[in-house]
Amino acid sequence: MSSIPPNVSSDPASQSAAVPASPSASSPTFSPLYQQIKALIMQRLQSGEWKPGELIPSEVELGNRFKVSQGTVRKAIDELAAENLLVRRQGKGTFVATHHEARSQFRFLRLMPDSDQPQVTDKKVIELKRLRAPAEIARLLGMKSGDSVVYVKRVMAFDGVPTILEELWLPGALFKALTLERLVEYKGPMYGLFETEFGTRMIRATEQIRAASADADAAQLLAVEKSSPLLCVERVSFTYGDKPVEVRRGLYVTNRHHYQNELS
Amino acid sequence: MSSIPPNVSSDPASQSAAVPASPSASSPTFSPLYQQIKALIMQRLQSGEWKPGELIPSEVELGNRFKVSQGTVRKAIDELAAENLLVRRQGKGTFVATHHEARSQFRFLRLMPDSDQPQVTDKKVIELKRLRAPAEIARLLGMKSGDSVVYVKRVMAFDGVPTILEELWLPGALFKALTLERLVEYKGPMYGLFETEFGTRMIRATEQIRAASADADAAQLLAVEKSSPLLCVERVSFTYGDKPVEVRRGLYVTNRHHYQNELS
DNA sequence: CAGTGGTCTAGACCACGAT
DNA sequence: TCGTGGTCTAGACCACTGT
Repeated sequence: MSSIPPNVSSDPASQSAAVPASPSASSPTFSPLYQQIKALIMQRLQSGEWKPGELIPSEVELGNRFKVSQGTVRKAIDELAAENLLVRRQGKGTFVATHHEARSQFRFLRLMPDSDQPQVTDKKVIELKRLRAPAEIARLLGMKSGDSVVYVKRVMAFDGVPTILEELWLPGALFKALTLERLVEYKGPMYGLFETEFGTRMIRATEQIRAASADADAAQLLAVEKSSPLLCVERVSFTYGDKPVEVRRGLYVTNRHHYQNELS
Repeated sequence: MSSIPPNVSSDPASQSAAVPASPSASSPTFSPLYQQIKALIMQRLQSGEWKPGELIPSEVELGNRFKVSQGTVRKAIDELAAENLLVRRQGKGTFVATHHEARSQFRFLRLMPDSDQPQVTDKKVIELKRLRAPAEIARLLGMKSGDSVVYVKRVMAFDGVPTILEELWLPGALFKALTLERLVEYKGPMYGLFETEFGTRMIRATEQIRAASADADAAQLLAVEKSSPLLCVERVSFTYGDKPVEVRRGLYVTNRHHYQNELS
């Protein structure tokens, strides 16, 4: 433990000594101390040494371990908290973020009811199977075309009204043990399941939104007229190291709901 | 100048003295020093004392003015920079953010070409007129139904292809001097015009996105088939103090473009 | 009460940009 | 060379949470 990074000096007199430690190479191999600490913490998260929901060591403890001041650790944790990888709780400590909280649900489901009321959501899995990745999916997941992927198709209903038709593609290697049974019986957010059962934590996603017309299949599953306008949301989710681990294509009925977005 | 806020003490021995300075009231009128400084800076921005694009006083200077340490000013500015109200430039100073930059354009126009290439954009104003605010618009703008608003309708084309049909509603009182001529001749982002000519700076917006079908008018102006699926984006923009100052309804053609969003 | 994160200070040096 | 923001430290006290 207490592995001191090569780039970090324990000489208190010169904090800059931590950086010019390798002045040999021509390239500007420079990084502030707190960024190095941040990277070290992120390593612990990625390796699973500190698991979602767990308490991590205190700031002073980490400062001692890494041989830096508490303020430097603080700045590293500040950024990780801003990125939703850690959660600070005054008086208690700093915890690894988890998808098992109502708080984080709305971060990855932006469809809101027009008249905001709590809703009963109902999820129905239509299909789960293994298949060879189509070229487009393989490209988005950083895999080779034809590699094994898990395919899921499901419908979500709010207050009994079918509203979202979703297709998912997951890397087969990571989700070997995912079965329809396991997915159906699981209560709670899917990313929570991925996190605890498959050690894969989503931390970021990009979405591309378009307008589309319902085809026969979508119209039937969503109980709308054929050619009805639908919101088409294509998402790629990433885990640590910007590694893509999910492609998701959703069709949203936006008669009584809307996709909510904040520009700031 | 150098107006010391009532809540800020200049006693260096007790930073907490800044808060219990008013222990009279029962309510917990508490706020960290840096938040008070942040509020003071925001006042200067809102009042126009520091205008968009301008250099604000240095951190040490502000520290002296407000009788706090540089670190406290720094934390206040950190937050304001994170909210895109200020922009820091190492070696130069801290500047008031402005919409007259390519950087800030993409923040408020999320429609991207599917194959990312620089595009020639062309804006055509269809209509500009004054009218009495419809109930819904008045509600969103925090006005009374029937109050005067400026209405703008325009089409934006990318590489010659009409892609966005937009309607805007602006408070009449704020935009008295806005004419069709002025709007047409103006080159650059509309929010830049609002900022320099009308002293109204947009700092935040919320959007509600739905799928819609093109009606006859939209189909004609966007050169698509009637009933084509379109992205319908309803935006409310806010200035300082969370005051709404614009309602915008856009219809986007998403055949060769998509609405790009980051979930983090 | 002890331990945690949250705030504040004072002083140091670095990297950058303009002069 | 100077002034700016950027980093780092060390130490202090506060507010919150558990025991």
